[in-house]
Amino acid sequence: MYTLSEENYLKAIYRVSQQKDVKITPTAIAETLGNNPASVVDMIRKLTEKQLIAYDKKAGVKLTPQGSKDAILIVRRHRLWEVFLLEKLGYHWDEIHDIAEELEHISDATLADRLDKFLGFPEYDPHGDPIPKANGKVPKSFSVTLTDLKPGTACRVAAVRDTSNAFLQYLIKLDIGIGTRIQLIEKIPFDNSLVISINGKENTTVSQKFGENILID
Amino acid sequence: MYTLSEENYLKAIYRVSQQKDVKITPTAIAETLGNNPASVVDMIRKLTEKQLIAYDKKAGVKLTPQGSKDAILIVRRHRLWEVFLLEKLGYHWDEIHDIAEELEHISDATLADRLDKFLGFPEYDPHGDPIPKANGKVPKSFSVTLTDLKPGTACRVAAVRDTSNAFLQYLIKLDIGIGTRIQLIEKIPFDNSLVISINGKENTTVSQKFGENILID
DNA sequence: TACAATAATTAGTGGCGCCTAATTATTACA
DNA sequence: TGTAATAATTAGGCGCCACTAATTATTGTA
Ligand SMILES: [Mn+2]
Ligand SMILES: [Mn+2]
Ligand SMILES: [Mn+2]
Ligand SMILES: [Mn+2]
Repeated sequence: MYTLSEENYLKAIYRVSQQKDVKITPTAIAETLGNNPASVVDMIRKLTEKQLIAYDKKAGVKLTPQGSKDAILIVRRHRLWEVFLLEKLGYHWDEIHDIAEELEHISDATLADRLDKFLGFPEYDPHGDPIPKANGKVPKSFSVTLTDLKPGTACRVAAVRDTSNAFLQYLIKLDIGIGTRIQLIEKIPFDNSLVISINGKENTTVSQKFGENILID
Repeated sequence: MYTLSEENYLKAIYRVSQQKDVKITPTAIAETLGNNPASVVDMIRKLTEKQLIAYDKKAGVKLTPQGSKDAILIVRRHRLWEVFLLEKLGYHWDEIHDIAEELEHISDATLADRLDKFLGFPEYDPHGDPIPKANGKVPKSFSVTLTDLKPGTACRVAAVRDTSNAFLQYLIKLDIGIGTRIQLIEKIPFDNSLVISINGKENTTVSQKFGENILID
């Protein structure tokens, strides 16, 4: 199959391509992976030779059908393992990403499908990201954020956009998780801060940046 | 922590050291890993510098206390994952080794212990090999083989020495697994073949080599 | 003990995947 | 449009971990 690096690049390219209207440049890939752009250019050459991506200076990097298929399977494995770590081993949602980052590379023809079955065919991972199905179909992902909400209305937290430890730990502190109900009380015009009520409790104020990273249902 | 290769060498050295009275030479390690002895010499230098092994031409390679501790933890992870793959994901015992060979390298401070708990603190892996405890203690392993049995007596299969697919698949065909009861009917003096009865069923003849790879209780 | 077989070691090489530094191409905007 | 900033690429190098081929050390046996 592929090397560890090839897989990480494929997945990074897939992730960048999910952000709408973003041209996938060597620099963007480098930032996602924390690598030097020069290294990315090397790998672009390698993946192009393997027909997993196509690179055009104007259009940027694009996954080929094969590359897309393979990237989706890596994402599938990552998210399934995250569910396993959280639900079966009792990790918290700020601890699972790095471990899944390694587990996703275990290559065995039937492992992902067996794990999927064992977990009861979950549709979303602990961060609310859709888990691609064995056939490559990806459940719908969420795109409306807390900042899109009208004051006075309520919603359910469906996913988080930022999955950094800093953000996830803040959410734990605020007692917010997937499924938490949030009501937007008001928007502060000065800096777009949001006054919210979490699960019907007393009001809390959060920043605009915070709101943009909460995806709602 | 360690690189993938370092871990595989550590484990290989540990495994060779478990065979009684075997001097651990570069050649022996090379054979275990399927590597060239020249490569082994490189790694011996590296692991010696890291104080995980000590190498003396007369005495061969020896694990230091630190090296031994680390090797045992890798073995622990390997065997725990094997239990997981068999019991939770439904693999057969001839399919799990290669996957565990990769899973054992996932490094997370609490992963092995959580997995251990999830699996109910198993003492033996699906091949009957002892699973080291979190504190490094290793449950007793089995050493008496089917060839040691006196004709007319019976025993319980406790472990297999050879874990190659060829052997395991043969055992599946013979309907022999851990826990199977075997009675030794007779030993053929000509070539030490063994006539056995599996779970009280009709007699079967197996080779001396076969018998040496069945560890009994 | 001498010699042949075997084992261990050294020397040199190559792929992979990363880097820095230098160079070239592109883009933005004054 | 010219120039400065930014992006992409090339060139060269490095660490890791394998290898082969050549050499040296050890061993077993006649
Ligand atoms: Mn990864
Ligand atoms: Mn996730
Ligand atoms: Mn391994
Ligand atoms: Mn085993």
